[in-house]
Amino acid sequence: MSGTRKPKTTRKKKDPNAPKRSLSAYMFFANENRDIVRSENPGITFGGVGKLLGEKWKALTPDEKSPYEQKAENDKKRYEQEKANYLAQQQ
DNA sequence: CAAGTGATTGTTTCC
DNA sequence: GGAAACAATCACTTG
Repeated sequence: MSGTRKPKTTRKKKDPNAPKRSLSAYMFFANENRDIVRSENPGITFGGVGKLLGEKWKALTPDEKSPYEQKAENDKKRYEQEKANYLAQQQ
């Protein structure tokens, strides 16, 4: 119970260049599951796919997430240079 | 120095 | 085009 939603509290407004952030492991996993889950569940709707996706995501194991987490790591670095370049020009 | 806090990321389906 | 479930994140903010 720390920061689940985003009701609002502190934190600056937004960066001038706003390098945004990186994707999450779920984003990479979802990229592969969207076509697979939906392919195995033809007819299922957002109510099922959306929830079903999350359940399966953890249904696997940290080992299955591994490939996705790996991509997340690479993407994180992507953001790292974004921020670096953003901070450089910002100065 | 430490903790947490928000902001964001992408998918799906739906009107 | 945006909304909500689903999850991770994790770099920045602040005291």
